[in-house]
Amino acid sequence: MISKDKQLLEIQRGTEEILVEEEFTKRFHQKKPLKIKVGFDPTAPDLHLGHTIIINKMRQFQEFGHEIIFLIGDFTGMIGDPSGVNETRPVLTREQIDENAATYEKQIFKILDKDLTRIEFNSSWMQQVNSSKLIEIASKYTVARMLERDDFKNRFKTGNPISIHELLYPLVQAYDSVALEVDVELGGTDQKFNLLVGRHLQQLYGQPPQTAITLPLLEGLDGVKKMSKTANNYIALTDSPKDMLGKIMSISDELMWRYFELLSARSLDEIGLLQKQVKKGKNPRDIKFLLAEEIVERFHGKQSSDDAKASFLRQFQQGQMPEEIKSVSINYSEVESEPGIVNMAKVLYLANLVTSVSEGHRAIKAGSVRLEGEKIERSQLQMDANSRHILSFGKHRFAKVEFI
RNA sequence: GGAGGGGUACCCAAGCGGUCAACGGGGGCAGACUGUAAAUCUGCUGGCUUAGCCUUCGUAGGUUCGAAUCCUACCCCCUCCA
Repeated sequence: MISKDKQLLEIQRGTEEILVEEEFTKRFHQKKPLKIKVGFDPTAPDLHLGHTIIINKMRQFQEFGHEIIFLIGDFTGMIGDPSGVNETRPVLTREQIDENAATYEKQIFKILDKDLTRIEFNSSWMQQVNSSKLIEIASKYTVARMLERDDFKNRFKTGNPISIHELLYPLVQAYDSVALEVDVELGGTDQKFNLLVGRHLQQLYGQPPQTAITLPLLEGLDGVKKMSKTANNYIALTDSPKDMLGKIMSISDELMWRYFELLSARSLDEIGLLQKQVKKGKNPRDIKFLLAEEIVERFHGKQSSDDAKASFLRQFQQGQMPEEIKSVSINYSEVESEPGIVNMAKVLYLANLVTSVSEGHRAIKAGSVRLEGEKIERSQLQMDANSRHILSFGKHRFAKVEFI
């Protein structure tokens, strides 16, 4: 086991802020293992790379012998975290939450040690909180302070609605810290306010205030918005090796360095060297491959990573068709418009290459549909029943179509 | 409780009786150029049996040959006053 001081450096690495750092250092040097809480909203059952930043940090604590509490905010999920959102979130049903929470549990143990992880649901104590208790909790914070938050402030200013229950969210989350008597809470930078309310509330309930550690938020594939399922700019841990590699290869060069910094196991020195190589004229794409391969390998293993790269090169550098194309059987009678004539727009739709027949028509007009590699110009084509064809829309979507 | 403003397609936002499937911007998809990068340029962006038809402008009715546009009721949001 490495020394406490070395451990501390590891913990600090990659964090945005530690509030309050001095306090934390003292606490960290005590013998007693720390209780670390991390809350997850059960809204996005697909964990993505953005989540791994925080989960990796949890793992680190775990390795140093501390108690990790993976808190599933099933109760708060019914409120919807207003953080960083400019509109009210939809309220989840009990069934949705249960389903999502179960999926969460399955995924976190790709990174965390199952035996050392304590899982809690905040409904287990929040259900016991009656109205008078809730009002008591609510009395411990003022509206003015609540409205200091940027997201609330903006919504208030611009006239977007803020529901009363949203004001309760930070308080409930803070109360979780009270209920569990935690020493440290981890969260993204957008959680800073909530984490600080936790400190405040713990003090009022006679507990030592938790240390709040914030971690940077990972930008999504677009490089602008934070990675999230709702923005559809994420790389899920469950993505196939090929998708994962492809998604990483499609990020911008600028964003690549951010990903290196936050996701790669490489040292900062090493990353600096790579940057130098690019400045000297090395193709950034090749550096991006290093990143992509490292990440795919982490979640799928070396073999899958190599395969994914090989197939990527075949498809995009040599312009060959992908070797695995999904097959679709289509009833000939369903797409036959006149005897022997097939409506290709409908075929595209049935093959799941486009989301509506109309889109199929548009795609054909725009000239982005190919049949056996040849561009097609019109929707009505003469085609035989019981034949097989390779159809593509754009560079990414392929289907083997069989008429039956 | 009172007065006023507002709800338009994924988002923002025009339109205020026909020429509106609805200007413009963002986002998205596709094409060109590439390194499946960025930037840039181009096209598309409700549905369908696609040179035609059908359904959309908070909800439900009404006026009219004709409504996103006018009227009535209802729902929701915001601002100011109490």
